[in-house]
Amino acid sequence: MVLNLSLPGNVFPARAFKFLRVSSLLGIHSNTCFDSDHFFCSFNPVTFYASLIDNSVHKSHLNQIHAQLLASGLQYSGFLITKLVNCSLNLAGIHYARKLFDFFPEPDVFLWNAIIRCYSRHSFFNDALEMYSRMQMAWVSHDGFTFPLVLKACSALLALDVGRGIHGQVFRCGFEGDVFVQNGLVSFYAKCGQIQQANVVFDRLSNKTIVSWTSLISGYAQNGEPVEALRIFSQMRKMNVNPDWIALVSVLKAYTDIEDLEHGKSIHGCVIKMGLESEIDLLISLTAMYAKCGQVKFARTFFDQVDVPNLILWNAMISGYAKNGYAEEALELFRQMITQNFRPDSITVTSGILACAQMGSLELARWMSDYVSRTEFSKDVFVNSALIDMFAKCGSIHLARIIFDRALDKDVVLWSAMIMGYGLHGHGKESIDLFGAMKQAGVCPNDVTFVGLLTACKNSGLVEEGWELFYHMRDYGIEPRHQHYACVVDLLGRKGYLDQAYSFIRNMPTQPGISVWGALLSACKIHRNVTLGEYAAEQLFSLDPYNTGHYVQLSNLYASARLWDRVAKVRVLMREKGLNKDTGQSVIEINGKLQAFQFGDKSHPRSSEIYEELENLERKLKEAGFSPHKESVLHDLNDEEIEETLCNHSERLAIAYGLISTSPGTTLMITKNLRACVNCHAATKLISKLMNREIVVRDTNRFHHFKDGLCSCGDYW
DNA sequence: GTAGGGTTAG
Repeated sequence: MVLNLSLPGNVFPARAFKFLRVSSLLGIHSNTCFDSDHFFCSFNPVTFYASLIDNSVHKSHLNQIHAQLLASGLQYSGFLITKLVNCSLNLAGIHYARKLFDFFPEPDVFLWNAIIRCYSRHSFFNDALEMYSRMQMAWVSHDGFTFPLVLKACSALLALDVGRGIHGQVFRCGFEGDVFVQNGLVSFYAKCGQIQQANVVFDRLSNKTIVSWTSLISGYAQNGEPVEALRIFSQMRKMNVNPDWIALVSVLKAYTDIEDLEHGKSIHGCVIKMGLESEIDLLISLTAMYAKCGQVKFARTFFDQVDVPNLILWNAMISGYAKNGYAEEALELFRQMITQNFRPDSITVTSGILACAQMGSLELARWMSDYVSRTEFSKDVFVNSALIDMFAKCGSIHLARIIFDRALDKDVVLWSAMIMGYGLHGHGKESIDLFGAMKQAGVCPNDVTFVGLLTACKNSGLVEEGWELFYHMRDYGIEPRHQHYACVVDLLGRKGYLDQAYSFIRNMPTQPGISVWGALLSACKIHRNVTLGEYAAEQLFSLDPYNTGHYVQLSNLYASARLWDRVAKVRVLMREKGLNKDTGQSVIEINGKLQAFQFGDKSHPRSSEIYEELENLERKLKEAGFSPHKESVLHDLNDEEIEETLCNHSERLAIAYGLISTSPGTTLMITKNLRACVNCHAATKLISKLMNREIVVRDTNRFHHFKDGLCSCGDYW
């Protein structure tokens, strides 16, 4: 402030001094140049302090201003106190605002609104509602500003009943025509999943604004109905309502959810046309959209455009990487964020944990878990569910259980993660027992809980239990989905009940999908049922023509039945479609370092030692009377085909490397990208006994714990 | 002084 102030000793000297002191204290910036005489003659303290508050640069100045108010006897100016309350920005600010409020004798509606807004803005929604009910008890009647604030709190808390009550008040108080209030109602109902009701309010609105439309669109988008959201959007366009940037954000989310890259790109075009491409919030949406649709590298270009990414942008990129299998990139970014001293939130941490789970490294999993235990996230139910899943997928069901037992807040997702974890490791009984405990605890199962249970049953060969659970689903009002049907087919098929599995498929109320036919084909391979297997394969080829796995399965089925000409035909078919078999790969973790091996791999520096150990192993196996299941390989096949049909030697290489790189007795942890084959499975069992080692193998479906010549899967996989 | 958005787990 530039003061042209030659202090006139005769005019309000005390105020003049105060003015000087306060303004210099606060470093006020103002373009106003005061003429001293004029200023002091027309001095209005309320206007003066109001301008002081508005122009206050640092929020800490507010305390000082309040002190001045007290000194000037202005502490009862509702106008000024309301202004102060509105300025509270952080947690300390809220406490301070509340003190100001409590100190004020009879707050008017403006001050009540201010304190409610203050709580609502900082996500203290319960406090916001509490203040609203106290406002009513104080007989202060609400105005048009009160309702949107309170409705926002109800939306955030999903407090449906409270919100309905407020809707009643809105009606009684004649705010039917207030577009702000009505938009608040649309948004409230939509967020609470009451889409019908949101529609009713929306339809009654005489002048719908872009906010009204966006409230409804985002309501559908957030409630898992992206298609409906997009329908409303196109309706809006037909009415010639132009979207603004928030509307585009909602529409991008909808396209992201249905992974419709093409239409997502067209919205990107709109963004560019409207000149909004450097808007940070749209960059976040575009990052998320391209990342979720698999265009991770392109998504990264948006992320890189922002010099200082905010938390949500970090999260969008990290979770985008993690979800698409770019675990290393996700963790790299996570580490980068931490080293830059940027505080992650539970969403970031959850995505990081997901990445660790994909890496399959127990060492890394331990690092992540240690990190979490040092933070407040160790109480977060999302984080704990992810940790349980991570430890289960990294081979330690024991550590998963420790997290589970420690978690105070156990919701259905957390229970399901543990149930699924047991299932993956073939602990079917533990899985079912845990389900009992979950019911005891009063937690209601959902569809995913049953996927976990059925997975557990199929991995442990518990046919009757699985069957019974499948029929119990409906008792909980859960309609079986494809995954459940596929589990049952797997359950029956693996035990050799192929006819029952097939008739089960025929009686399904919905069209059987890829996973169902896949389960049948795989069962046919195990039990060498060529006719049914061919039928299942046909269905698969028409539903999912470019998936290599199905062709390999059929080829393996033919090979197991020694139908070499048909094996060759499948080869031709694959070549025609330009498909290559996925290369088998086994990864072993030694001292926290992951080492990958492929069939016939000689790239490792210790390759000669590894092959020496391999020969040593083969000799010991032979001495122990192990005969490879070679009868199905025989003639006609080249080396590659032998590998594919019978055994993927990468697993054996990883074991050999593990044996020479660790001290006796150390458990070996191996992850494969294909299913365990019969031959390797039998060999690994025996190796565990001969070498006195525990060997844990994670294949694409489950875990095998080999110990003393036996496997935890009981030879069901 | 009021309303709409983007990022997480099984």
